[in-house]
Amino acid sequence: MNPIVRFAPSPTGQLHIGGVRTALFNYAFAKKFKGSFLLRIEDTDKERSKDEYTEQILESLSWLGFEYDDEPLKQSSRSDRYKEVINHLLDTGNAYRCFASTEELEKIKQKSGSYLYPRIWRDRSKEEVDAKLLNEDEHTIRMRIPVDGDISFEDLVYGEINTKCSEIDDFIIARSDGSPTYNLTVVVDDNDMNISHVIRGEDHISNTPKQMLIYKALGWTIPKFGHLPMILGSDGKRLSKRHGAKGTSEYKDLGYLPDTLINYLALLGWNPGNDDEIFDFDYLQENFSLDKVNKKSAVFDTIKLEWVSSQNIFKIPAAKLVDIASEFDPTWCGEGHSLEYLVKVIELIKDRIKTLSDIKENAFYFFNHPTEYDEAAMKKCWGENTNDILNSFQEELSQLDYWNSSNIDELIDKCVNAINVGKGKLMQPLRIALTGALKGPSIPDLMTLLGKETCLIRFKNILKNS
RNA sequence: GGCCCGUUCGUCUAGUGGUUAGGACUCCAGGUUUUCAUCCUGGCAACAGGAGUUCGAUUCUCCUACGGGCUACCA
Repeated sequence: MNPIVRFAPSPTGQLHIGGVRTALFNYAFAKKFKGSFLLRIEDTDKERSKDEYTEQILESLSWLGFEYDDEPLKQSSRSDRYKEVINHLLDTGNAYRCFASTEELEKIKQKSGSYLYPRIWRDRSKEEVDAKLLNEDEHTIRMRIPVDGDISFEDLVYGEINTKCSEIDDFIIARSDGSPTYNLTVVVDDNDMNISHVIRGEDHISNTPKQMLIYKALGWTIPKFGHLPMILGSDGKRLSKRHGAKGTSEYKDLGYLPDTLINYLALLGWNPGNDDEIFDFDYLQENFSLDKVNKKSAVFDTIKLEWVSSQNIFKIPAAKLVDIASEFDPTWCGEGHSLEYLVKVIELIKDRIKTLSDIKENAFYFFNHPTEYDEAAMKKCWGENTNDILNSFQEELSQLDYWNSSNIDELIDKCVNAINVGKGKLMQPLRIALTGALKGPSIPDLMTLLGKETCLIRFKNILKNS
């Protein structure tokens, strides 16, 4: 049987990193076993849910490359269905109305010290309840949890998990305004969507027995459950805003590729069973398996993310990277340069780049004359005779007929030998003149690409200034 | 407080009843390079603690500690 899984974010914020990982494992699981991946928007919290977040989440998901097999299901459009199920639960005695107020319950709790609902409305007479109802008193609806027995399931990741019914609260399935709560909607939807495997965060482990009780009360088939370890911040606490960027769109803006995020996140709590660390979405989909998922929560490490990013970017052919860079930031290359030139620029800087946002900075001097010269570098490399050295080199250079890397290289050697100084005495100032700083690609390659005219202008500029 | 889950280098992880406990990131040293980056070589660095089972436990069991989750008219 082909599995049907779902990703069910609540639109109370943009898609966060933990959500991406949950979606990712669901997706990979579905693809691996030729199943379906569905989407559900859990917007029963009217206070915090916003349509703009739904839009953002959908956008992020599509940016990452997730395709869902059916229209996303919005919980807000299913009130009637929930009501129907709640009434059924009421009719069958599996749920009951509770007219206790929050304040009243709080008082009891303080007195008794017990965290469980005291079940004060669990066994009231029909007359009493009807009277309240007739009076239109506010009330919630609670599940009638069995007093004895226990409920257990085989978690696809964590193994057997056992819970005593006596530990489970008569939890609320409908609020006083009649709206259903999470534990109810999730069961109804998973059932109606024919979900076969519920793969979600570990924070839902203790919700699972509650939900199973609803399935049982309704006589529905219980799906398989698999819980995923949490992702933590560097301080070991659950990943949150405090730990810096957390939303998917922020990572996009930072210059990470979808594949990078997917690659890194996949490695958080899962491994392919070999030493492969850099792989794409397809690889994950072919090799994913829930039993290689860890039980231990993992710390999100930006440094390693950056490494994965640099590896991924390096893999991309230069011509394609030009497109990607332009889409990320059209201003990275100025205007009016040939595609051929851009490709060569990217080729020269590709291995010095961690994220897409590094490109512009690293490519600056390919499109502009240096606007300033690194002070420390000047101090370090600009000696008494540097102007003379540079002058004589530029004279030779202007005579050079065939402008290519090896000729320039030869000329540099020739020049250095003629005046009998170390190669660095020429190379370093050359680099400062051309780029404004002391790092970057090979000088001959750089000069070849920049062209004779540009190089001569830049030499003139720096000689004028020093 | 109660219940549940977890604990291998700083971080992500592999692994087995007997291993020099392996890899990756970071960091350090060396090589390559005019420089930076890449790359190559090497190095630092871990089985939370205590009992028990066993000829032998990092591996199995229990306890403790620590961390996380749930305990909402949030999801």
